[in-house]
Parts: sequence; structure tokens; C-alpha cells
Amino acid sequence: MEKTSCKFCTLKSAAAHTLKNSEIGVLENNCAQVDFMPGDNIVRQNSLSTNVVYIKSGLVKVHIRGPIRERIMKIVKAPTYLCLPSSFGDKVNHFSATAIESTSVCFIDVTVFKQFIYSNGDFALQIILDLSKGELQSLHHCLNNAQKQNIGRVADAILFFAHEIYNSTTFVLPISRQDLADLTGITRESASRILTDFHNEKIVEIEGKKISITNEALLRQISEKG
Amino acid sequence: MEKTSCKFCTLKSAAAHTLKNSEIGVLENNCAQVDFMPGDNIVRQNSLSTNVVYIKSGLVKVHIRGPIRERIMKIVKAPTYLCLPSSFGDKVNHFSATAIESTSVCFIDVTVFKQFIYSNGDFALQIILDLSKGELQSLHHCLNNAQKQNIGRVADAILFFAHEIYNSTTFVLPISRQDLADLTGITRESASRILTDFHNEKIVEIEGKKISITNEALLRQISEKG
DNA sequence: CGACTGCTTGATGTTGCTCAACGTGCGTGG
DNA sequence: CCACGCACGTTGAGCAACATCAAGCAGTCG
Repeated sequence: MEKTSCKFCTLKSAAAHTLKNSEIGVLENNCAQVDFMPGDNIVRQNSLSTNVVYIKSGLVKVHIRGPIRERIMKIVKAPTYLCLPSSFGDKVNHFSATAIESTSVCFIDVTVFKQFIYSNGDFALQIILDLSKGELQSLHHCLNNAQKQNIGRVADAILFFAHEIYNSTTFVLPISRQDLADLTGITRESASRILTDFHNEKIVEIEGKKISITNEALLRQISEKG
Repeated sequence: MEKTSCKFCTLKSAAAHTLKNSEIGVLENNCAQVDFMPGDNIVRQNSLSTNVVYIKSGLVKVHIRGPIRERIMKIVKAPTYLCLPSSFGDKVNHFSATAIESTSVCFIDVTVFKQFIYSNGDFALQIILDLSKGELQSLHHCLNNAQKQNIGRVADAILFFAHEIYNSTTFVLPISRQDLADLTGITRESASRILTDFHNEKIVEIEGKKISITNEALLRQISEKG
């Protein structure tokens, strides 16, 4: 567990920027930074949630063991808070989180966090904004998945990585086909088939994990039409 | 628009209980109560969201016009806040809300609401708790629907009405088959078929909109096994 | 080299949507 | 009052989308 100074941290959240110097001091004493390698488990479902998790850098998948199969709820890149709702709404984590790329995380004591909300209105408002945006996003994601058929969801996922994560139409998929399937809620086989279909129809070029979008307009259309 | 006194309102939210007398006064001047009949539109998707909506009494469906078809996100009973995330996360409503039973609603100015969060830590914490619990619920609901097949979702819906809404194994379904289909993400025809299947297999007794669960153990098993 | 993992591809069966037909109750307008 | 349109509900037949099952293939690690 390294010694870090929150005060001079260059990767502070919007909420943390509202903290006063004295509060930063408190934060520093109740905050632990840990680094994770790809595949490492950051948060485990059903374990006790005593810390707020802040992703300083890296890429993380948030997943949950559903009644039938594993489901990846979302893939988030730093900087972001993780699983705030679990910390506040319940005592246990409702999700697991696993590093996809090497990732730095700050664990912050939840009681300290609550203290900040209590004493610092700006901080509270920022957290509420974060929560609200997060909820809207995941509901839309959920809605999309529920109504689209497989091909549309895979198109979605590709566009997501291209624009939300890598800002490039060419990228290396950081997850396996199984993970891609879990993310879109389909089977490994279907995911594989759809990728080769896209390749054959010259919509994207696929070479192992390397993906390159060649006909973005069509891909977008597939994503929207379901 | 009736004259009401928030101070003596017996249906206050947990958050509102934390307000000081002076704050209640402010609330009273920025709060309007409106009554709705079944079928009335309370909040309209894509309209400007300038108010926080608090359901004092009644039953409401929250729905959204998806890319393909209408989708009912959830059915909530009073007392509860509605669409908080829309108010904070964005300027427009992401959902519509429609009264199912006759319903009393308080519209509260969002800037006043923000003021409370800013000045009253208890209030902020309560709102964050509400948001967190709401998000966890909707994510689980989403997850369930995504992995279950139709029969399991309908079983879910029946159990939901029995236990969350009416606290009785016999009740009158307050919505149409079409709505039930939109709630579970299936077609009207499938919903109808599954209900008659349940009836034939003596799992529930169905007579128009009157529903009576006769084999709850089996119904629960269907709901869980997908 | 053999075991193993991740990926692909084909064959088969099931689920659930679509379409179509038909009955019912309700409100509207002639 | 009746005729009509319209929303709702039920049922059946056919079909498309997917999951499942099964087999095979390349790369990797012991």
C-alpha cells in the first residue's frame, strides 16, 4: 500500500475538487491506493462493501453472476467512481469488478465519504450528479439491449469501444469473445458468428482481437435498427 | 392547484423529514400538489424537467418510447420520488410517467431541491440513499429480464404485483395485457398465451383481470429457473 | 508431445415473434 | 337506436432468430 498525497493527486474526481484543504487531509488518512493487473479482481460480489472505489486510471469491467450466466453490466474507464450505489444502498457489493487493463484504484472509507456529503454541499451535489448520470446511462444501455437483436448489440459494442474507450475506428479488443458475449447478453458462438459476418460483409475488418471499422455508417445503422 | 401545507403533510418522504422548519417554509412556497386520474400523463418524455416529482399516493407506471416499441421500466407505488436522475442528470425527462390508479403528486422546484441538498447534509444523504437503492433495484430488474425467458418474466410480474404492490395472492391486475407485455418486454400475444398456460396448469387462476395465485411454490420456481 | 484454452463452424431443436382471423366491449356519429 | 371503428383479448400456423450440441482447429504451456 503506497503512500500517496491526495492533495497533489492529478487525477482527482470532480467531487474531490470541491473538498476543502482540511477535508483533503481527512481523505488522505482514509484512502488507500492499490494497483491491479489485467484479470485481477478489484471488487467481489457479495463481499462486504466498506469502501468507496475510485478508479484513477485503467479500464475495468463490472460484472455480476446472474441466475443463468455471467453478465457484464458495463465497461468503464478511469476516472470514475465504482459501485457507489452498493456502498450506500446496501452493505454488500452487488457486483464484481475486474481490471481489464492495468488499473490504479483508491479505496476510500465509506464513513469518511458520508461525512463529506454531510458537511460539504458541493461535494454532495457532485455525487448526486454522478449517480444520476450513471443511472440514466445504464437504463438506456439496458433498454437498448432489451429491444435489439444480437447483431445490433454487437454493433453497439464495437461502436462503444471505438468511440467511448479508444476514440479510434481501429483498436485491439481488450476482452475475449466470451466476455463480448457476456457484455451483449448472447452466447460465445453467436458473438463469433456475427463478427465473421461483419468481416465478410466488409463492415469491419477483424483479425484476432484487432478490429477496424470500415463501414461505420452501415454499422451505425445496424446498431440503430436493432 | 390546491393550497396544501407541507408542514403538516402526513405523507412526507424520509428526506423531507430531515428538513428544518425554515426549509419546510421554502418548500411550501415552491411545491404544487396535483391529482391525477388513471391514464393521465404525469410526466412526458422529452419535455423539460424543471420539477422534482414526488408521488404522495397512488400507483404509477414509468415508461419510455424505445427504438422499437414502448417499454414500461417499472411500476411504482407511493410514496416515492420519481425520475430524480432525469432532474439532476439532464435537463429533459428521459421517461414518461402515467397514473395507473388515482394518484396525488407534488411537483417541487428543482432549484429549491438543490438548495436543500446544498444546505442540509441529512437531506442530501437521504436522497443519495434513495438514488442508490433505486439504481440497484432497476439493475436487478434489468438483469432478470435479460436472462429469463418469457414465462419466467411473466411469473416475475405476477409475483411482483402480489407481493410488492398488493400484499395478497389474489388481486386485480391494474393494467392491460398490452401493458403487461410492455412491462415484461414480450408481445401481447405471448403474454396472453402464458397467462392461459398458467391457468391451465393450475398455477394461477385467471378470470379477466382478476388473478389468484394457487401454486406459489411452482410460480416462484418458474420465475427463478427462467 | 499431450492436455488445455480460446475460437470457429456446422447441424439441429426450441423459443417466441409475426401475421392473420375472430370475438368482445365501448364510444362515436349518423 | 344501430352501425361502425377501435382497443383489447384469444388462438392458431408458419417462420426467423438463437441457443445448444458437437466437432475441429490453432496456439500455448507443462
